[in-house]
Amino acid sequence: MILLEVMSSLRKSIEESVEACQRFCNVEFEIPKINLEFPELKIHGELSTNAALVFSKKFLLSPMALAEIMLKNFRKPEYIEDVRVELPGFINFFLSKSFFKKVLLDIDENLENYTEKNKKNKKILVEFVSANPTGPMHIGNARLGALGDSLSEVLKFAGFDVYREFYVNDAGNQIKKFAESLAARYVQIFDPTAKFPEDGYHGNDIKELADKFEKVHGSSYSNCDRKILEKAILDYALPKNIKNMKLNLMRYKVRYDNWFHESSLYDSGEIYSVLNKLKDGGATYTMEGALWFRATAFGAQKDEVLVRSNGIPTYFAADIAYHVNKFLVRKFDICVDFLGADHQGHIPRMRAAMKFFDIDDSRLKFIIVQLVRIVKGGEVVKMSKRLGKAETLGDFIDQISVDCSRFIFNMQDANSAMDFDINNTLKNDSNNPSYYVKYAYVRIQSILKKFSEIPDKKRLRFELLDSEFEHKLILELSKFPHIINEVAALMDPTLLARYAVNLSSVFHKFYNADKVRNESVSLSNARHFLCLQTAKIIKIILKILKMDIPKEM
RNA sequence: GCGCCUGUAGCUCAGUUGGAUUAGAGUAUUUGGCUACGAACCAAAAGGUCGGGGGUUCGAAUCCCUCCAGGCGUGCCA
Repeated sequence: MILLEVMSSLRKSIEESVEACQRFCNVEFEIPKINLEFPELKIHGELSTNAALVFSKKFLLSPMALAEIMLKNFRKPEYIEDVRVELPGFINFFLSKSFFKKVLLDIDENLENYTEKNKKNKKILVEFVSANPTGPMHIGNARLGALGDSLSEVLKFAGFDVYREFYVNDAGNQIKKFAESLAARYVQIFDPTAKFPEDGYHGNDIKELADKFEKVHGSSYSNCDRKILEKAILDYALPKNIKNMKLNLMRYKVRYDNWFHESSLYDSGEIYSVLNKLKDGGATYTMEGALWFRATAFGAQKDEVLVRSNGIPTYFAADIAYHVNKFLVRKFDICVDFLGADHQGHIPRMRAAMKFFDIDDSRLKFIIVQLVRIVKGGEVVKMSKRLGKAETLGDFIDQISVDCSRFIFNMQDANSAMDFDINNTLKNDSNNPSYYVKYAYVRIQSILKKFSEIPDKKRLRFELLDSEFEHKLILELSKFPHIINEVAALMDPTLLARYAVNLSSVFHKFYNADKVRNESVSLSNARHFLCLQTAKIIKIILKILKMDIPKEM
């Protein structure tokens, strides 16, 4: 869309003028990507570059002197009306009136087919939440869910072929422990003195599952072989837990294209073939009965166990197979893994493993999501291993508005720990930024209702939209595709939610300053059209962020 | 000890990858604006040694060093 076109032609023009300076001054260096910014102040134009400040040293010139020379060699691209050099060496660009007109027409005509027109022909797999099915999910999963789901939606909108996946850890050690814990609780129903494994899962949910199992099967398993009991109770409990996770995630508006089972890597033998490739490639060694991966040979700080001395492969081994499956079997171009901060140690070893398989580092993105602390009335709610009622995802969803909490999570950078005050931030009132955005939308809707017909855009006098806030609003609207690109480039969905708040703010200011329905018919029509396009952008953002689109509030 | 992350207004957080006389929002506090297209909004005041100290340069909240405080890792857990 138009802003992106202007930005790219502007970058090209700037580059050419730097090249001209290079020839003139007989200086050679490779020109990096030209940095374009959106200045705060109107007197600095709508776009600006610090290129002269950045390159001045290479020319042995002052930034101002270089900027002046660049200006002399500058070819103005379309839609740029004026170029000015400003202290200490910025070059500022002023957009033409035709640009502002073009922005509105662009949204009107091209927003609906944005995705089709921007098809990227690239497959991206986004894996997020992937909580252990051995117990209920917690609040941190809500943050992972909100961020992962929103990023996926943005990428999809941007034209990528996006595939959402939940990795179900239904194999290996922790499932063994899960089964043992369940069996022990079941046996305790009949013999309260029976032992419970030291390292088992002590949570109340295990007891509840065992009780339910007893309700169905009575004592029929109480005297059988322990292994048979473990298998039976696991087969009963695991699907229940997984179903429960699906249910809660669905309530949180998170849906997956696929639930990938770790166990399938064992069934298909992929995990063993991956282990063999690592062995054959000389990337492993045996020590104290365990099979180790030489992660240090591939850039990691320490080596890692792949197969324990008891013969059971580690989670890490299965995860290597899983990633090999993503990249080499299903041929995804890019894989994004959302990880809780407590899994950060996983990154270097996974990168090391991918290096062994010759998978380019840039194709695997990790997004670390820092922990969430729940605060209630100023006090931190402790997160213990024995999950109390208020700490599970299900109970969290009971207490809050899904839209609000998703929006809050989408506003805050993944990489900073956050305090979540259930009492204050999640009320359905003006304290919540999601209402600010929704309100802007509702306000527009009620304005639109006052007009009996949609203005004929061929006869609109766009040049009338020339007030401070009309200007700002159109400029803000023009940035939407740029924001989408930024989210995709930085894999940071928070940019979109913050943009939504900014855009709403500019709209509210415009609303207060300029009356849409006024004495002048041409001006009213032009502003009507501006409102229509603003509503379109807000609506599509609400859709992308999976928020309800309100008619009234 | 080592590794990753964090420290910005009373509180919750931004800060465009080193830029624009005065470091920004929201919230809380004080104040002004509905006989108006919806006041769930707008406007204004007040609020800061950007954790402390060094350094790098035309220029630092941003980069480097060091110290302080907190979170998370550092398992043949996941």
